[in-house]
Amino acid sequence: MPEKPYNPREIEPRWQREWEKTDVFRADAHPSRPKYYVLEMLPYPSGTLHMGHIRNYSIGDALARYKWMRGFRVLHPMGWDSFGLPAENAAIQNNRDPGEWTRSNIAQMKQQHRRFGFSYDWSTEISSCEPEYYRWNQWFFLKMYERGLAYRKQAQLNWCPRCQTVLANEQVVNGCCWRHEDTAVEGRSLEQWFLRTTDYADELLSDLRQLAGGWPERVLTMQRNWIGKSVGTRVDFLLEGSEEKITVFTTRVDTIYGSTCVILAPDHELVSRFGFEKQAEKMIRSRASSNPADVEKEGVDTGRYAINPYNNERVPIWIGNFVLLEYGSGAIMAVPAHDQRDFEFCRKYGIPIRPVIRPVDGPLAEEPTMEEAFEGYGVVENSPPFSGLASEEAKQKMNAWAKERGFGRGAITYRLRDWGISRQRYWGTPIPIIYCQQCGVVPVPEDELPVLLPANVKLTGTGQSPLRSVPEFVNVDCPKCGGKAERECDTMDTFIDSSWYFYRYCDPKNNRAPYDTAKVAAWFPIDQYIGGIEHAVLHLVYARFVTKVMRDLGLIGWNEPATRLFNQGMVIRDGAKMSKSKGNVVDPDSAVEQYGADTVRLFSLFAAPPEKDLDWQDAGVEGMHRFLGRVYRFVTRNATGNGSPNGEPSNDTDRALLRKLHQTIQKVTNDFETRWHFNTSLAAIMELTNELYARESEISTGVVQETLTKLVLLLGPFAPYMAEDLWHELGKEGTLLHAAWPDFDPELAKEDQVEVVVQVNGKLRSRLAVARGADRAELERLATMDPKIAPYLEKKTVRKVIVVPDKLVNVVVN
RNA sequence: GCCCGGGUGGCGGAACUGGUAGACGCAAAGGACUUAAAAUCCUUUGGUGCUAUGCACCGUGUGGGUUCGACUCCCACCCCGGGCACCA
Repeated sequence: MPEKPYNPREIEPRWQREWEKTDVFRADAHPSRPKYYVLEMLPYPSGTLHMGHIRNYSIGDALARYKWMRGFRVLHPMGWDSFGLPAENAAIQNNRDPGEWTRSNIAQMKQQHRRFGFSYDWSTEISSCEPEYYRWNQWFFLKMYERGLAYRKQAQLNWCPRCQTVLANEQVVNGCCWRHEDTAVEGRSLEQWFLRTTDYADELLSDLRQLAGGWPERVLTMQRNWIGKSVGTRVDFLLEGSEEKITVFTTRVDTIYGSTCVILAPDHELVSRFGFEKQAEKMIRSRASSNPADVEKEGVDTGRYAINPYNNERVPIWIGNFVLLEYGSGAIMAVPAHDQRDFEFCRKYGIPIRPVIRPVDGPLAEEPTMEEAFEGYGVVENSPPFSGLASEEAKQKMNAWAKERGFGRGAITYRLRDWGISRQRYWGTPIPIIYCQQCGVVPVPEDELPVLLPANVKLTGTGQSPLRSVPEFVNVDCPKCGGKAERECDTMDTFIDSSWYFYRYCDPKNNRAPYDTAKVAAWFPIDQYIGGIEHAVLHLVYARFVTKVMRDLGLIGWNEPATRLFNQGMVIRDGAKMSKSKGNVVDPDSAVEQYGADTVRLFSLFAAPPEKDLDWQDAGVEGMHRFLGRVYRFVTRNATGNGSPNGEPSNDTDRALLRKLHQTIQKVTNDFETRWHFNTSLAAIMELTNELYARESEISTGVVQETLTKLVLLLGPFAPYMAEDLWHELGKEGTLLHAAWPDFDPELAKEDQVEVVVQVNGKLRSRLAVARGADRAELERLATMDPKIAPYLEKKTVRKVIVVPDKLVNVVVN
């Protein structure tokens, strides 16, 4: 058949229309097959796709298509997040309706996705900014409220001056807002709604173990650090001259006999009672305005004393700027001899330093001369009745001792905080709560859900909850007593939406429940979740938490949402990462315009293994386009179009080509099943193409047809438009997606001639062409007889000959 | 400071279990086709040296070690990226 030029501009829209018409990506198309749920993380709510997304989706789509071809029924859904802040900012800056802005952005992003030909089942499409999604967010919130998992408190919170709203701890990155990397967050005291993530801290931590292997190690580590479990002891020091207690938390109770003072956080309640408010306020201010690690330790002596309950020793009470109220109990015992930080503090203020732990194989350090506090475990000294015990054992006994006498107990502390979900913004799910003058906090009755956002709200971006200014929204009758009441005016963090969207996908139209338990159970858990590392302690913590809560509500029957997680690397150009703040360094739309979606997708998979950062190079994209053109032209000019290949080899060239074909199938299949190093898969496909070009005139027609058919199948997951088009050029019926992935014959893939290298003392000296499977004696004989080897053996003794069949012979001489 | 990654040609990267370092692609050079250009196709391409179509030596951040053999394993160090960090 005549050669055709490769024209993605014609091919891609045509197949896009065809796929939409025939609904090829429907997840329920093959109910008898095993299930596979592949999901890419939702796009950032920025409104447009950047190359990083394209890479994310190209990986997911390649996998989904591969799984289809391996005979799975695949759920590969796509939906839309709330775009809370961008929508509202567009409203403030350009006087647009946030709803209208959001819908037009969704339309635009959907258009981009369709153009790229991703294999989504659009019948599962959801939008978290629609009333029905609000309803189930609110329903879920109320269920948590009923169980005490949602509560309200006044708290010092992180405030982003650019977003004009509070942020959760997870949303603060290096002291700055996660959206505005150059804007420092401020502290602000507000009354807020919280979800009790800390109730699940232990489970969130221990279940990481069951994710090991399926999730990247660094994500597990980050979550482990984030949860920050410390096992230790709470000890009550008595305030001298009163019945009051000061509780301290320590992980090293074995050092308590070396404690020479107690230090309170500046915001500890006793500080103001002792009359040190002014000094404390200064400390808090200076801490808030600079990087905590750089602030010098400062303290104030309160002049009061506490009693160490273990030895009844009287120790001074200080206030220290480095002690945090939120962690542990807001007060510490300082052990300067065995803690670097305490050492620094106590040396500065001349507080005694008293060693009580000695290294197992060394003496107890001498008191004031030591420059470095010994932080290790060792043997406890000067601590009657615990002297002579090893640290670990001492801890156990001292815990028990404290418990017996009622002044302390073993305790666990977490770094994780409860999730603050109130946002002083308009475009989000309203928190379904009413405040009644008589009844107090009253949840909105379930049958009145959803509480919807009022229209025509004047958005000013001043940091006040915009809903507060809408009297029709604020003023309601109390559902309990019918009296005057007001609605909660804050909206929910949009991370709530994304923490359960993967369940809603399984039952997107349900209007009686967030989802049907049986429908969700048919797809879950997510077999493969794919997304960027930036959500390691954000979305991925929230999603795990929400899954556990939903399990406890009886909605689902498992502990973790996703068994496998894959983090793709970032797309970089000239060292600039593509992110929400830097914008698009490479614009996907213009790249598609120029080269077509297949080329862009292929390059995003070829230039680096998917977990590594990818350096975008325009020249490289052109190379990819060249490769696709090469394949396209070769297939069209060699296709007989009769659709029935006869792959019987009739000469050595045929056999060599078939061998290469089977090697390629083996390589690509193996990459899909293990490491996803699609760059090497594509390299193998290129090698096969090069081989075809080199031998075009010598190969028999049947073998060419078979090779081309399988080559096109191999390209299916990577360049789906072109592969589909060639599939039909080869005379095939139906979509390639539903054709079977080609099998390889390991026997055919094996070379029958192998090159065996000959080394002398490990240095490469010669190569032998040998039939595969030659035995050791034969190889040794051939190697030592080799004319290139002979000179190296002259006047030497052969001490040993190492033979690796089909690989090498190493002759050891001296 | 602690915990993860990583360091290979001019560039992106390959080498999967210790067994031919540099696959594949880019860039570059030369050639074919063409009135010409683009496109396409073919060839060469880690470095140095030579008596040069081949051969020798060097070469995977640095220095040691294990081994017949090390990009790969062990020890020490340097550099780059990321995470955590007054967390008691």
